Amino acid sequence: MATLSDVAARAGVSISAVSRVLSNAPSARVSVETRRRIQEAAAELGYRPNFAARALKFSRTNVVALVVPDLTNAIFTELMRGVETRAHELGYMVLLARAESIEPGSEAIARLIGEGRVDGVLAQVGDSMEEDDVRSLLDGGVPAVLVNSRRSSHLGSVILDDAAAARVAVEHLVRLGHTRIALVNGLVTTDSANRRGDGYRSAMDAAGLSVADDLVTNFGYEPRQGRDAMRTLAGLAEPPTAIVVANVNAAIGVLLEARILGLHVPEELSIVAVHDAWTAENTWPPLTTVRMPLFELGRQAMSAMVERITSGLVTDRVVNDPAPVLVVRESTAPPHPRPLGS
Amino acid sequence: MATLSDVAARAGVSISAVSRVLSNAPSARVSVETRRRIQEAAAELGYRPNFAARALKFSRTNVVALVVPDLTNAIFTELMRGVETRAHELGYMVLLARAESIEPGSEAIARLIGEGRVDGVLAQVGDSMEEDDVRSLLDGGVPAVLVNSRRSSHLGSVILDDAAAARVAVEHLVRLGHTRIALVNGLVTTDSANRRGDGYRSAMDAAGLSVADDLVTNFGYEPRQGRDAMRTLAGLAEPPTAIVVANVNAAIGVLLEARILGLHVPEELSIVAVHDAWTAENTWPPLTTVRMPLFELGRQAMSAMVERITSGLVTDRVVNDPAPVLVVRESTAPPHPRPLGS
DNA sequence: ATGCTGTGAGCAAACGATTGAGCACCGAGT
DNA sequence: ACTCGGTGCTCAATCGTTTGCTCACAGCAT
Repeated sequence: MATLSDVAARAGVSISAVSRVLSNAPSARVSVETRRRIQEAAAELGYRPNFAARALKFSRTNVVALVVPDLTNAIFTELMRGVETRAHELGYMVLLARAESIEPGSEAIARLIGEGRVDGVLAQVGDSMEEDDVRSLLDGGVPAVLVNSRRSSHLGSVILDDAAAARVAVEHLVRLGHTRIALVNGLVTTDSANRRGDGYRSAMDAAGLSVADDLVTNFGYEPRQGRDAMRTLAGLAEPPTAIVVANVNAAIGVLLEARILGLHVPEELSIVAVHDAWTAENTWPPLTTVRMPLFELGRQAMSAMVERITSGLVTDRVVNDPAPVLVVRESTAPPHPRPLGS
Repeated sequence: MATLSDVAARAGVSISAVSRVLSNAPSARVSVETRRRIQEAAAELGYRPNFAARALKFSRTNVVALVVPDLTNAIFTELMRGVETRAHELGYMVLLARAESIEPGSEAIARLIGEGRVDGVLAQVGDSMEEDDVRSLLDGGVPAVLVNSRRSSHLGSVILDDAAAARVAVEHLVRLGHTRIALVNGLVTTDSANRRGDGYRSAMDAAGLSVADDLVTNFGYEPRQGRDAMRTLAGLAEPPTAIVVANVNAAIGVLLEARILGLHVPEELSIVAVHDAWTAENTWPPLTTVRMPLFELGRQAMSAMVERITSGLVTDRVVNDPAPVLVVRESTAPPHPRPLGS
């Protein structure tokens, strides 16, 4: 790897001249001829500025960490694409960190943040992360922006309009004629679950429908937890005819368990999932979903991060521009005349 | 962030003394008392060596890039877990790079490698990556190890026993009594597809079964391509009664298309997928698969990488230890007496 | 006293890039 | 002739660590 001094030697000038020319420094008073020689030499040698040297000089790496609970989650693809797109535009790189690999005693967090490897942390903290680890992420000395997971104690977040998404889902089911509509939600401790719960309740209210407590479950966002929720709901004295599932992965579990229980979707049970992902069109039946602007969420999160790094501005934003939109597939239908389970 | 000189000032000694003590240098001739003072000061200040400074000094970052075609692929989770586990043991960090984000004109590759951000590249190159970009990855000046995707031109790879996996799948179907067994494979240009094809053919031979050319498709590993394959196979004059799908994602597409065509799985059509993943148990019916040692693949790949970085040893390995094992779920059964489609 | 050895520690150069300050030269103005 | 203001470039310090070398001093033998 060629260094500045290699280029300087080849062009017959000093290191500083090369540095100024190659970085387009406004203070560079260099003749056209010299400039040409330098650029030629740099090109011939394939010069690239050394990352470590710059990082040392500026105390900035132009790298931000993106912490997500679990990479397999199809939902994160869009989020990551958004983050990376914006990062690229702004000259940043993204260091992807799985929350799982961070957990044990936050030693990994210390390495990430304490050694100055990243300029900031974008964190999508899920159910599974230890509170202590979350705190050391947020208080670790570098700017942290929470992605769709606020906490009261921490400023700097970018979230989706989850309430609106839940509302869209409920309204769709109401239009189809459902009245007993359940919500399969995430843990009550998570912010996003609360917001989706609020949206669900407000839409039910608006439709003049009552919400029995047992129509809302809070097992979590994973397939297995979706199955648990489905089993619980099917066991009710008056089971629902339709379900809003707060997450597409949980919905896959709901679908599987419904099938095992012999419930036909959508004839006997309608299902709408919040978030769209490739898995949603490969289930049977293909899932009706509410698509959320995850790409835009990622973009905005990255923008907020860089704004914070460069100007110190801390903001809380709600991404609402491509509004939540219903994607009708085949998991929803008007309610069956005969109550479920009879 | 505290620096060496902060610690030195607090302990009342020179920077070099601190450096030697904190890095346990054998050449450190320092009294017990001074040593204690230094360690105390370091602890009080929460000293962590600066990443950039070390990287500059050693020309080593202790970071390796892991390039995968697509992060959502459930298969990569295990691979990544293996890579990360071993990396952690060896004091390395993993920089995850999606192949998609690398593609455009290899500018991203140049940034990754050319600027000295990583000491090596672990690459799982899929179908979708441009040949030029692959080359600049491999010839970029840092050690590269290919993960389950060899090329003749490049030394240094770690692969799975894909032939054995295909064999296990075929043998299962043969035991059930199937004779018309198809293979839904990846692109013929990929190494892994060839190895799976070989395993399939050798197992068919061993069972005394002939392989009609049209029983093997080569559309690719994604769900959509699995659907294409299923449609093609169903359209044959003599359709298969069982299918080995070379990848679990493609199998999801196969399953979906079979359902759309009205083919009952497993009554009319048996399906076995190579690779196990969480998605496999959430399909309907749950997929019978051949589980491969992906975690171990990741571990070994990382080991090979570090060996290469530190001792320059270039190896080609086959990971075979947890041998491919059949996971029987509900997508396979004995052949239906009535030929499919009649 | 002088020389020698061992111990405990500091000095200073290097890694590669950036940048304020300084130096040499040239034509022009007085 | 002498200064002045540009122009074109170089010097050298700096970021935080590492590490070969040097240095001061004590204890001991001559």
